[in-house]
Amino acid sequence: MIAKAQTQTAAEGLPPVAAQARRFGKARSAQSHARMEDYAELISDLIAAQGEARATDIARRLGVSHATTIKFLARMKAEGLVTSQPYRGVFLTAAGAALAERTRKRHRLVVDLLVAVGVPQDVAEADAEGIEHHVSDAALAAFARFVDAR
Amino acid sequence: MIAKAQTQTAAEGLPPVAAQARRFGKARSAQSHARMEDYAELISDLIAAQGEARATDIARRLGVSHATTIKFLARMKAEGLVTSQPYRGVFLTAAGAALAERTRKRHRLVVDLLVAVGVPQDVAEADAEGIEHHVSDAALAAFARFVDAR
DNA sequence: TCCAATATGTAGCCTTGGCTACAATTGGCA
DNA sequence: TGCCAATTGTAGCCAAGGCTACATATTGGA
Ligand SMILES: [Mn+2]
Ligand SMILES: [Mn+2]
Ligand SMILES: [Mn+2]
Ligand SMILES: [Mn+2]
Repeated sequence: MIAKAQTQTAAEGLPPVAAQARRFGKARSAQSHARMEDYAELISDLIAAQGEARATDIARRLGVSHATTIKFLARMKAEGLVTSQPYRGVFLTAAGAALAERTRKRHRLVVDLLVAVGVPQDVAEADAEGIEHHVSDAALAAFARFVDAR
Repeated sequence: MIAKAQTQTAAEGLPPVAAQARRFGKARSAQSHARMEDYAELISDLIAAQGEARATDIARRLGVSHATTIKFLARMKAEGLVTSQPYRGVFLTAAGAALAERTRKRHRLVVDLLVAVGVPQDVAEADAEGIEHHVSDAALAAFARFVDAR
């Protein structure tokens, strides 16, 4: 064992260390963006559907407590994605709206791809909520080609 | 506004609150299992490829510090997924090996599906590392059908 | 044989994202 | 018009999963 031995025995079907570490790291960081993306998308959906996005509605739809939502909204505000006057609902900034739009498009395309390969609609909707945050632009482009060309 | 108004204006293309909350919750909990799955799979891969899985190797391949890995391994030990003698590497229990096997199969199938719909191999490998944890059994079954039938 | 490099383990810190409990503010309607 | 129910906000707790720094143990080789 020890470094030298490792280098000798390595590569037995395993990917190179650096490449594998990069992959795992990317998956971890995707996760950290996931919440931001879900909030942006949901806020945008709520405004479109009901004219406003209030903290309690967001919390209810995410299935978390309103305290959790309010704290998270403060972070989004700090990052310039949303604005809000107290007791007046939440609004997306240009950056927030752009994030929402990208996220919504990706969400839809992921659902479409899943359905296209035979996943039942409701399962696709459920799984997409997690999968979407890990689909790269390159994969997304392939999804679009596949869904269109059929 | 207030509850009544919400109920009235709701459902404008939005999914029912309970269903949406369930989806988001599922995505959150999938994330919390992700690390456990990755560790189990990686430990199994390392043992297969090099005869042993040592904490530092695991850490290197995950791209985290060895302290993080050692702490996580303690949790896996507590949950009965691995055993270890100090300085002797990590071993999977029957439960751990079963988790590794399930996870590996799913990982492979996700990569195969991605490639089958036109995602480049290396992109597929990278994205699968995150996607895999959010693919339900029902979706997996569809993936298998799709990949086979071509 | 024994020591230096490597691996393992421990301590203490941080951020994220959950939660409950309590406080303060609004605004619909009795 | 004023009250009360809903919403919003605050405080303080927790666990997970990162990190660095330091301490201890092992072991291949000189
Ligand atoms: Mn999502
Ligand atoms: Mn989504
Ligand atoms: Mn993974
Ligand atoms: Mn994997």
